[in-house]
Amino acid sequence: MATTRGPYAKGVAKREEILTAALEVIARNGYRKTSTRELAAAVGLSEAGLLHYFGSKEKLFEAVLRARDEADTSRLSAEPDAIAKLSAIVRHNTDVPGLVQLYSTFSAEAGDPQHRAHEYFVERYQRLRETLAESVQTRQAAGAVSTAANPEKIATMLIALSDGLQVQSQFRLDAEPAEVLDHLLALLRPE
Amino acid sequence: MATTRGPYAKGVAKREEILTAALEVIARNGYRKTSTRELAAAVGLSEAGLLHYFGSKEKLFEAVLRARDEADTSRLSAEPDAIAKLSAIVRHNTDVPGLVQLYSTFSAEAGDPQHRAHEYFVERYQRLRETLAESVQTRQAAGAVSTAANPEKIATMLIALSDGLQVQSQFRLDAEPAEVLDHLLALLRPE
DNA sequence: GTCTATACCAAGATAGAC
DNA sequence: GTCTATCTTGGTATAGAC
Repeated sequence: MATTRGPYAKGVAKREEILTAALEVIARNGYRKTSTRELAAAVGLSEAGLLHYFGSKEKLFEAVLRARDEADTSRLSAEPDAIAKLSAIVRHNTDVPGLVQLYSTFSAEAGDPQHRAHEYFVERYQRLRETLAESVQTRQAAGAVSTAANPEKIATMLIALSDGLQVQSQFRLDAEPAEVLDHLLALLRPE
Repeated sequence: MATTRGPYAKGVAKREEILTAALEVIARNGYRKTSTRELAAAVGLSEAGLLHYFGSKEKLFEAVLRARDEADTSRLSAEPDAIAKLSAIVRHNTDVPGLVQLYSTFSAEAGDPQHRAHEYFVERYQRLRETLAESVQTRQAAGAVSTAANPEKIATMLIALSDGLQVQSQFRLDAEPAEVLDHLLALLRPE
């Protein structure tokens, strides 16, 4: 029975380096145009060396998305309101179109239950929906959102809207995604 | 200088056949899992033969999406209201997840201005935005939508919401996309 | 210092677009 | 058939637990 020893210090560092480099390269080149070859070259590894760490390109990209989630979370840890946090992330994403493209392409592909990252998105959406629904309720209690609104449906709506706006904004959209999001929030105020 | 003669009747028929077959195969297998090889086999052509008609895989998929747009339009030609039409399409799309996946994956990838289908989406979104904005104005005049709503922003919102909901609905979403869309429309009513 | 899982590479199998 | 991309196979070198 082979005992598992876990990654060496060197491996841990290399993983970090790969994720950081991948985030940059993808943010610049987008998803489809980023090959494992290019990624491997960017961190001074062979392709096989790169895949040793992540197993497959899809797993690597899933790890990149998780890393981005974590970066967003820690950057916005001071913001307790989930809706404000979502809005800030949407604003920030204007600067990293490649990552937005990775996210939207990957989420679309992962709709297939067979897809490696399917569960990642199931969990991510569920978690987001819960925290946003709470935020809606808090705002309702504070009188900032009409009580006619259904918190779960508004949460689902806010996520769909963010995702959809970010895709649409890549095609000569006049309005900024965050503006449209804010317009919805304004309209949800009790009259 | 060669005169352009255009496709022969046989070619036109074959094109139709390819699009119909591609629609079926994609609806079943999704986008990424559908290869030109498989598509060629499904219509009894070699790969080269298939590509003769559409030039590239991307062009073929763009043609599939245009064919779907046309099918939707003619199926719903009796419905004059763009918002009602959008809602009906969203409902209908529940039955064709593969196509929804093709659409969402393709639109995400086409965010890159270099992408072949970039212009297709630019035009599609623009057209949709215009007709939806008109529909919002009509509803405002009829008292069904609050005049506080900005027609262009609501139009953008409705599109983003439809797109985003359809992606999200592939991941164990409790609510139906059309329900959430209806909830928004209900909340947009003047109080 | 021994041992073996981890870190990595060269070459090639496989498959897809064209 | 050609080119390009992912991923496998089979290997060597090294980190680090004991």
